[in-house]
Amino acid sequence: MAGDSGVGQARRASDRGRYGRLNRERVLAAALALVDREGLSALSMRRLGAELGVEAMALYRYAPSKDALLDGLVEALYLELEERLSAEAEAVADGPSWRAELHRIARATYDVCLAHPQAVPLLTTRMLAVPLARRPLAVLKDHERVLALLGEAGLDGAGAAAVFRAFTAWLLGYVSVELRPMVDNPDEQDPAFRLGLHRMPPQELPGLREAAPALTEPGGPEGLAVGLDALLDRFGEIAGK
Amino acid sequence: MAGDSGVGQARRASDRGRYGRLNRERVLAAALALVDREGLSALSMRRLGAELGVEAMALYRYAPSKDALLDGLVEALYLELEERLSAEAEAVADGPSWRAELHRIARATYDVCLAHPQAVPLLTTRMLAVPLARRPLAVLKDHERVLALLGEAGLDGAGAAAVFRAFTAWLLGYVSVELRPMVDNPDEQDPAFRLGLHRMPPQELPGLREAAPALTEPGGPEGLAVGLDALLDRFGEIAGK
DNA sequence: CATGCATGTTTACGCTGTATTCGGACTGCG
DNA sequence: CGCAGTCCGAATACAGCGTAAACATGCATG
Repeated sequence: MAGDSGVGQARRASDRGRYGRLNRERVLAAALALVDREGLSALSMRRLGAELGVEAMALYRYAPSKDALLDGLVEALYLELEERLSAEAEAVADGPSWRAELHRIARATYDVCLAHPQAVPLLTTRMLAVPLARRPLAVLKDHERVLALLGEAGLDGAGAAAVFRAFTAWLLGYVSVELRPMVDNPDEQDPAFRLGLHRMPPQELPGLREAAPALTEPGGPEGLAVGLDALLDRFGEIAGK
Repeated sequence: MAGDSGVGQARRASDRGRYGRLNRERVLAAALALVDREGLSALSMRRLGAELGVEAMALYRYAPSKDALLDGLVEALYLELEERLSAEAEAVADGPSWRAELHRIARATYDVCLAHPQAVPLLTTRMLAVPLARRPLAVLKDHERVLALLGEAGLDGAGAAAVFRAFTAWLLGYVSVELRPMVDNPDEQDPAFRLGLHRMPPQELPGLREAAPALTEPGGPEGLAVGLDALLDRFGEIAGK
């Protein structure tokens, strides 16, 4: 149709922004990519604008404030979680047990966080800072999913709430401690120097210095699963499952 | 000694800063007080300076950067923890069991966080972001204390590390989810409106809407203790206690 | 073709962290 | 008593931040 230079319709005011118009999804994706690449502190409106070939103020059409944009990042993480969860097989006969499902959710959350370690702090700062009802829809859907599973497990009311809190606390705590670098100087050969043990007062912290190498080993998804089972068992029996 | 207006020695260039000279402890105390009163986002160098009757740049004599000052806040929290721990009786015969001690530490940490809820995010962001060896001394001493108790429990190496990680993850996760406001509009009478349930899409989130009131009930220190026991039992037996 | 709306730009303001430079008071020594 | 050195805080300055407001432009529709 159109003349010669204008290609179709969706790409016209081209080479202003790369690949034409902005939209919320592209903004959030670019923001997440930037955070993944350079860390949370590299994310500024101007910088993100530049990344998208656009002025900073243009972003305000897609997020009313920077805080809202950070909440959008949380939402993006949970959308990715949802995607991973529904991408798997899942349809085993009439569905797996509630317990297996909770493990699947925990594991998928772990994987998402592993893919975006720099964004993990947003979960404990932004997500938990927002009152329940104001959390992004994708987050609420995740909560709903977990609660439904607890219902399947025969829990309701205060019991379900207690297990839900334990589930969330363990999951967020685990990824928070797991997915951060413990190493001081990764390029160093000597393990002690790599950990930066020479910075620690020697006689005051003997146990810590000894344990440091083991402490920096990650617990991996197995550790997450073990703790989750322990908590589900205990809180479940208290709630009178 | 001195004449009449100069009182002793430590207070001279008075009514510049209130009560004379600055020092690191006063700076950190004022910073923590400000955060407690108005939240983390209210903490800026200029503002903190004003709080102390001083220009912003004066603070750089006591913390090399704002990030370092935030790390100082983490240190202040752990110093307060240490204080609380040693303030208690503790000297019961030849000391309580390692398990009771871990509970005491967890509970005291909970209490400190309860006293400074606005500062809690610093634990998951700043503290965990720093490589082990670079954490404030007070934090490392806490780690040392926990590790020593795990040693008493007969754990070492990988086993102790696994339990240590579980302890930390649970503790930090628990206080993170517990000590944040879930309520949307605290002044509202109607519970549903106070929670802001009207913001949630009705048919998509039936379970969540139903569970919301229970979810906003805090788990309290009891919930912390229950989960801690569950984790200690499970990880302990895996580590071959 | 004219009109209205959506999108992105421009400009501007107050605030942030902090590098640098300076003055003035306290300390210890002769 | 006087002087030197040291430490502390003030002053100034700069780049970058989030964002309010007014404006330009191009698209789809009447």
